[in-house]
Amino acid sequence: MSEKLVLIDGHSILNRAFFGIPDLSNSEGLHTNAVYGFLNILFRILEEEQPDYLTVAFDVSAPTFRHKMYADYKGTRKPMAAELREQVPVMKELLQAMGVTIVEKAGYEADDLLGTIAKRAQAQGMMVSIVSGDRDLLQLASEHIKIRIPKTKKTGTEVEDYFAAQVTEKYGVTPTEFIDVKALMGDTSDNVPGVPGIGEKTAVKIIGQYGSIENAYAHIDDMPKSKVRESFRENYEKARFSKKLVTIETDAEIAYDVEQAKLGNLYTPQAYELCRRLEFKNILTRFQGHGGQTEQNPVRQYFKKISDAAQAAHIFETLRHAEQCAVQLVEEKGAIYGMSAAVSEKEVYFIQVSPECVSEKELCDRFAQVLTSGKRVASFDVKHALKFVDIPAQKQLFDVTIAAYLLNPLKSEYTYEDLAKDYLGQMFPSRADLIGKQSYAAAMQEHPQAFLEAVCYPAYTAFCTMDILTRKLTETGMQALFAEIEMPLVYTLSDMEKEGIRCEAAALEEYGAKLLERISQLETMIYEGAGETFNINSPKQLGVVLFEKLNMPYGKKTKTGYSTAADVLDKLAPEYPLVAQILEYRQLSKLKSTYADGLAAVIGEDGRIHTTFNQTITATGRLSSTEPNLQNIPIRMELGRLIRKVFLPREGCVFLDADYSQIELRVLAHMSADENLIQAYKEAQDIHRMTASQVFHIPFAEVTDLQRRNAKAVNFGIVYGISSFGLSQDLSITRKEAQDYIEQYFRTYPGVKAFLDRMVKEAKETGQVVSLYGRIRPVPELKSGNFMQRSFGERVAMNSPIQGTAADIIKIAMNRVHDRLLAEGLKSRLILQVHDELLVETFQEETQQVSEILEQEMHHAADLAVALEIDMHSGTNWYEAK
DNA sequence: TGACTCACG
DNA sequence: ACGTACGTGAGTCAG
Repeated sequence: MSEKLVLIDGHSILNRAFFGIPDLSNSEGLHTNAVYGFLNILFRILEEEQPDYLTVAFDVSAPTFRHKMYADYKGTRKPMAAELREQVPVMKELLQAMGVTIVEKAGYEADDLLGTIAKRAQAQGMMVSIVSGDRDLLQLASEHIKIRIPKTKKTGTEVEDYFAAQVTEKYGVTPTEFIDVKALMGDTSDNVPGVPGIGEKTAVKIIGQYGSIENAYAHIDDMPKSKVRESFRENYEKARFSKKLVTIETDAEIAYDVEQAKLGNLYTPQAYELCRRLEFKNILTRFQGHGGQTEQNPVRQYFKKISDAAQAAHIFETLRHAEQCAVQLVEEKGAIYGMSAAVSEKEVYFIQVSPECVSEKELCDRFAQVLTSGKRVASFDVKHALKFVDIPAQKQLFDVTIAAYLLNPLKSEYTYEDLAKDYLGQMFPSRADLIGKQSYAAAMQEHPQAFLEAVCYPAYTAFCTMDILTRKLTETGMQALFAEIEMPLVYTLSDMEKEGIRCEAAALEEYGAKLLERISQLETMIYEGAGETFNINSPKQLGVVLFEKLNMPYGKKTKTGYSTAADVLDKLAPEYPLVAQILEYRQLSKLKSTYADGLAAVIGEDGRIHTTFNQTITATGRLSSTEPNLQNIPIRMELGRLIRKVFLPREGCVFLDADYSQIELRVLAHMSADENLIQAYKEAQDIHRMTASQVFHIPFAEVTDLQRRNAKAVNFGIVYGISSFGLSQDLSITRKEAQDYIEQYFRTYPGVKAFLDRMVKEAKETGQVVSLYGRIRPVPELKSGNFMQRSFGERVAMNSPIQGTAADIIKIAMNRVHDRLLAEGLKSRLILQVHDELLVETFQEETQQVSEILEQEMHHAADLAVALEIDMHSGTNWYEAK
């Protein structure tokens, strides 16, 4: 078998990776996405090809001969983005560290070097693969030279392969002819002029027939008379010149010995060190599998497993005396395996539940003792641990997850390895790195050392980050938010989750059966109307039926086909009964699958549903609710709303439901300090009507319903970060009309306009906006070069302080309501929060007292320029209470 | 797994 | 000219 050489077009692949991979940077602030992407492509190619030799070619920064020719001809290429430029030397350094041969030479482009080396290697009887993102290289394809073009797709990288035959197949010309085709077409991005009026089709046709530009010109009079022919005649020299630009040199004068490019072990200690600095964790794990340097993190030497009772007693004693510590309950799916504890940076223990050491019961008691000891104790996800111990709120507990969330609410997770990277500058192996997908139970048996690390890193990280996080919270002005709102909320939420909400399974089933009956009817009718059976739940199939088979006018298109979203179908429904049926079908199947079936599946043995409130998910400071989501139970449509009848208070109780009246608009009035808006709230019950009156200059009593509706939409729009397009969509009016509304609104409430402008300005200057209680929302989108991203950033800057402040306020109210119910010895309990609404399961005899608590605590949660008002209802189920 | 759709504030 | 309202979570389809 012949030997194989892989050649890589360095800049081209780096460039592809840079644009194909979202922005990454290490803790030094160095951008790393292009290098990371390059490595992934490199490893993939090496695995596929198993080559004997490897070489990477780069352009040198000085203008090359061919560069210069077109630089003179027509300006220069765009300069490389700084974020990419800084990665080029890093890439080269890394390749050198891996022992990969790099070629570059002044006066030549990488293309020329690749072409030259490829031809030489081919002459020596080798197989060559050239990896590049640049299609110009297709001219080099032959039977022994394969051009590989990686494409970064949503599902990973795919590589297109071209030997000479595939070039001919795809482009209809041979690789050599491909040069002439390119020359005729021209390429604006590369400043290749080409012949005006000739595009890809014409170029292929001409070269397919005549073989080359020169031969075609020789037979130009045989060509049919046309504009194209005359353009060709006039621009022949341009075409010849273009050909020179496009032609890759294959006899560059370079000293290259393929033997020096012999592929050795890439996984060198130097490369490992560099990858560690770049913080490429996935890449580092490759080093282990390849006999490379697998230097273990030195921290692990401080981890110790405790497996007998005497030792355990000693550790508990140490914990008792420690000034501060970090503990972590080691639990999975309800089974408790032990706890890890850090008492200093060099003492981290895992105390295992076992007959020889401690029982589950004793361990939980000890764990609770540490939490209630009064000393500073750090831990990840305290709320989760509270599921296993029953302790009152602890002021001094420090949840590092929540601290990290406040410092950067945009992250998707706050694992120990994330925190170690962000706040300690250390790269720790993740749980998956250590024990893969194994359960704790399995890992404990099969990989005890890896298991020990997996359970000790969290305690270690919590211990080491707590002071740093505390300092940062103080520096960013979020200490009070953390200590007085978020940490107390941990206990409030924990109690709410434990309490749950009663849900009647039988009633739910009945509701589902009723839906199913109608769904079946609709299904039959839809198949009949469509003239075929198909999957109505598939937007793709539905789109084909509606817009191709039945030729309905389609409104929007999505990336993958026709949009069948409700707003599109709504427009068609009056004319086509079939569409109306589909809309109803959609609505009902949503109710059935998500609510009827979905909720039934999560009713606990106690007949109650226990949601999880996530405190570290949203970018704005709101909560979210999962498994199930109890914050999106239907209410807007009557049929959906009926489902609330299956949520019942326990025996002897009623529901008391209180919600803030337009809290975000009131927050806006306060934060903007707009006198007219504040005045409007003081004077009128109905703020939307008042807005209409002021904005449209109409006496309050004469505002029509339509005007009120429009004003309401504008009020919403303002809170969302208004855009005329968005408003026009919402109201089905033109952009111009929407623009007029907005301008009139801003004339009426100039303080609001000034406030929104100020938020955007502040965000641009500081990179973030801040809520009334100091909650930070970074807005990195404002730095984007993309118009759409930037516009999004502006809307976020306008919305987040408002939504965030509203979130702060209701969190304050929740804590106070929760605490007062306990303090006053009541049995009633706060059980749900839905952003601006609180639901209390209220014992009948406590109704009066609880309603006063809700009223007072929600009302006084914040002292704003505009009073916070609430609406409260009681009922024997959630339907009635809203 | 991502795209689409739709439920809520 | 670009193509959007802000913030979520869940079910379904299709590759």
